[in-house]
Amino acid sequence: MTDKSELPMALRAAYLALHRQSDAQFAKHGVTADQFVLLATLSRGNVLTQRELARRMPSDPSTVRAMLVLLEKQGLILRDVHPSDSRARTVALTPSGKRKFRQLWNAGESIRTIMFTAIEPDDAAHLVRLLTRIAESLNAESLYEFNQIQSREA
Amino acid sequence: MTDKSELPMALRAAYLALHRQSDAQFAKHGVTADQFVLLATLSRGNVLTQRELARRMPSDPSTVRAMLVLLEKQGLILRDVHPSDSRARTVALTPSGKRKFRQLWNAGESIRTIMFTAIEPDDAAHLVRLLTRIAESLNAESLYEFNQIQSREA
DNA sequence: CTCAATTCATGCGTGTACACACGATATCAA
DNA sequence: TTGATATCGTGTGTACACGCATGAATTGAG
Repeated sequence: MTDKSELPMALRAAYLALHRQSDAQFAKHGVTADQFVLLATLSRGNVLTQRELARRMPSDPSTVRAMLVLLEKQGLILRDVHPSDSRARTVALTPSGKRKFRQLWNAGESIRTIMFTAIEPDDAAHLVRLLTRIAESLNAESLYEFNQIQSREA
Repeated sequence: MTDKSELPMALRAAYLALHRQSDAQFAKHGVTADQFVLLATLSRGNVLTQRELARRMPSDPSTVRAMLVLLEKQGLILRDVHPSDSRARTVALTPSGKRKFRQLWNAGESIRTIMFTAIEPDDAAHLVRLLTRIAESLNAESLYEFNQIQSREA
């Protein structure tokens, strides 16, 4: 039987390793690992509100805003007023941002390859499924009700 | 065939979800998710140098130092001079730190349970193995040589 | 139409992640 | 023993993660 805290720790270790390597790899191109995630999300979404962009990353809206300010300075993204909702702002890649993203995608290939070759081919899809399920369960509801149930049982 | 970027993204999403929920859960006890990791590592190691503590977490030594300063203010850990190496400092839990860690361990039970019930029992050990293998591969060597090989093949 | 509730972006504060440079000590070689 | 090299902790700087508060705009109920 494995220690019950191994899974959280292994998840943490794997993510931090990925993040470190990604940062090192993308630094040559002047962006960070998380900026790559943002650009990739934008690349799929075309034009999004800041809120929707944050939801898809997923990251906190205030975090995303700070990143957008930096990326806007580098000319990689552009923010505009929303056509129908004047509270919101739309975000999109500039042509320069699209070019940059293509470069970054290639630069990240080695990392994706390392991850895939570290496991059996069949395990990749399985792993994604498990991780997704865990993320959904953790996000599902706040732990409030869960704690209630546990304390009732105790 | 699944998109090759799904695995990194799923890993990121799962970790961030875990981190968010842990922070929320531990905040009631006045500590953060990462401080919990540090305390847990210390709890297993008894007395460690800052360097060794960082290696085991795993985290950057300068990050660990900042965390230790905060934890020392709260009286949860104590730093001393190393008996034989005057460059190093030893770190250990105070009695108060040990008590706090036991509380935190219980507070974190609901999160560990959520993660485990989200997947099949057999999958847990498998998942840990895959994550560990990925982390090791990413940490193994810098991507330098890997990039050389790839560019030679291109 | 009006007013309350919700949603959007912004801004601030704290903690973590890492790189990098620095000084002090340790270690090993000549 | 002296001198080059490596290691430990410290301190600084940038970026991310998030919570929370604020103000403006939208939405929905009456």
